[in-house]
Amino acid sequence: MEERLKKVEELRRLGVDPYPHRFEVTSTIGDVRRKFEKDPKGERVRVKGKVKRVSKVEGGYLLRVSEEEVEILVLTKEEGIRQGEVYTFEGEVSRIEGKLGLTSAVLSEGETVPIKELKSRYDLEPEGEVSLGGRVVTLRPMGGAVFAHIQDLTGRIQIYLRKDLVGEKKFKLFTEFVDVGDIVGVRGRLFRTRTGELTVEVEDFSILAKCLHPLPEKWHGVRDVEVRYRQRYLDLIANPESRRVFLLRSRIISELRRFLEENGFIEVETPILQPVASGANARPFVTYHNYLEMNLYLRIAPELYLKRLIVGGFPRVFEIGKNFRNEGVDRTHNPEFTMVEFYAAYWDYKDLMEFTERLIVHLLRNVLGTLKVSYMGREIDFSPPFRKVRYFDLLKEKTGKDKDFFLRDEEGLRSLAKDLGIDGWDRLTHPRLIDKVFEKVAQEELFQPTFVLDFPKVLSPLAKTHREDRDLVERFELVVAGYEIANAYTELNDPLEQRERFLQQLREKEKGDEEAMEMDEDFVKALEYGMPPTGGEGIGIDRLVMILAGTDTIRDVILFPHLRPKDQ
RNA sequence: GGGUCGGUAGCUCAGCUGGCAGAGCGCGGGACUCUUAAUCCCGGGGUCGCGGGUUCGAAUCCCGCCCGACCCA
Repeated sequence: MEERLKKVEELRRLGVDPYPHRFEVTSTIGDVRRKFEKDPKGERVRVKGKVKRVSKVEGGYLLRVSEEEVEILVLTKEEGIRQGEVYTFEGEVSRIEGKLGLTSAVLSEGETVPIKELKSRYDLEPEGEVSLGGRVVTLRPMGGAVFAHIQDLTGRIQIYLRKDLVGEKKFKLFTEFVDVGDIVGVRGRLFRTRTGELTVEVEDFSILAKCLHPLPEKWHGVRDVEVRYRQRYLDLIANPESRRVFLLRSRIISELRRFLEENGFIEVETPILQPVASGANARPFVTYHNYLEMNLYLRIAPELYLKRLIVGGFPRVFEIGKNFRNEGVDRTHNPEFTMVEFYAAYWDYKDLMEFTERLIVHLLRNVLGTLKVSYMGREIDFSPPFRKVRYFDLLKEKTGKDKDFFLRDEEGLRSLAKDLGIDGWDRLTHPRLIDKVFEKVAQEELFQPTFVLDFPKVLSPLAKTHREDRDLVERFELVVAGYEIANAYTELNDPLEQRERFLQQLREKEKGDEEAMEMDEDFVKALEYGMPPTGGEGIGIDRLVMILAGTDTIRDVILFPHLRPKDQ
């Protein structure tokens, strides 16, 4: 830090601004690479070469293999490969962090393709001048020349500075003042080095921002999860996996938005500060409005506002945004989380099931390009139709008890909950008990995408009574890998019944259910003006991203998750 | 809330039954105009999470607290 501050002062003395205002870039690094690097399509080939470096990586070894000075990367599980020896490998042509390589390679024998020829198939001969900005991530000074890599969000590219090309003065500026971590802009001609790497031969460069701290170690990145969450920027700089996850998240949300818009949904924004926190079973955060001299709540759900818009004549609406729930923080819960909620007039929950399948397929196809994803060592197959199972059929299968038992034998249920080891079996209200038992015995075991449908009415104060069974409502949850991904129902649009259901919730609250819903008179009034039959659904974005990104920690998919503040 | 594990150099980590605080990378100085985990020579670098205790002596043992991870409720 001190050394770097001294450099900043010295630069200023030399009349060089270490933090200039602007730099003209012609493209991103990723664009340049895509232009001259074709994507392999799963071809298997055999190559022979001298192993120049063996690096241990997750799941095997990464080798640098060279033949006539041209290099290729080889990812293999073979043990005992020694540096400096010649081997023949067979593997699938792929890109490893942008560079051409063979993956799942095995030792092999037989006819080989010269590495030079293989690379010429995929790595095109570059041409032209570029101007690029990026952060210096590696630095290899060699006397009269310097090799370095600069990185932006889209990738990494090598730059090459020669004293005789940039001139003595500029060269000195680079070698004496540029550190790993600095943001620089470079302009120059593209070429390939002897080993075949796409490189910018720098004709001119500028320091765009001095970095005052050393960067995390280049080989291991940032491992400490606390640093990764508290200083996410370091995580993003140092860990490509982290960049991948948040790019994936962004693409999921943008595809989601596109799909909804293509299907006639209008994006709206409803209040986050609400005088009544209702629409879900959760405890809210409370805040205070000075001018109005009243408490307001951070929304726990946008539902009741979105349905007011259906009343107002918007036939299809959606909102992507944060909800806030005042509950514990753990691997699957963050106090603020992102949901999409959408409502369609004249639909019921069956329409929603079909629509949900189409939506999920759209996301998977456009974001991952496949309907099968690997999660926690198992495969999830999103090919529709998803399995459908009725709520009480599932409970009966798991416990042997039927609907009447769960709905009418409170004491029997209580003792079942006790046997299952459910915390609070003696305190929970009857509806909560049903909910907990269901989560424990049924939900956790559903790994493949499954619609659980026809929920008990006592758990669903906003859903319309089932057309065939007065004990149930027309509601489903989509469960994947044990997580509730989506929750949807045919909306209750009878204002008298809605008021009665809210009153029932208030009675539950009196019995000690802190998460029971609040009465929202204003919403009931809206229903009194007439809401068409409507289907509505909420999808938890964070959990969906977790599954598609292959992580089981919500903090890995939220850029700035909440942690306890550290002292100091 | 309970249990287990962890917090040591900028980063990744080692440090046994208590005995001078260590390595790799990074950093500073030097050599090197196709290197890529560059290489070679030399050199600095620490509130061992915080507070207390035991001891001649504590990163190490004990107690409390803070932060985190995992498991359980």
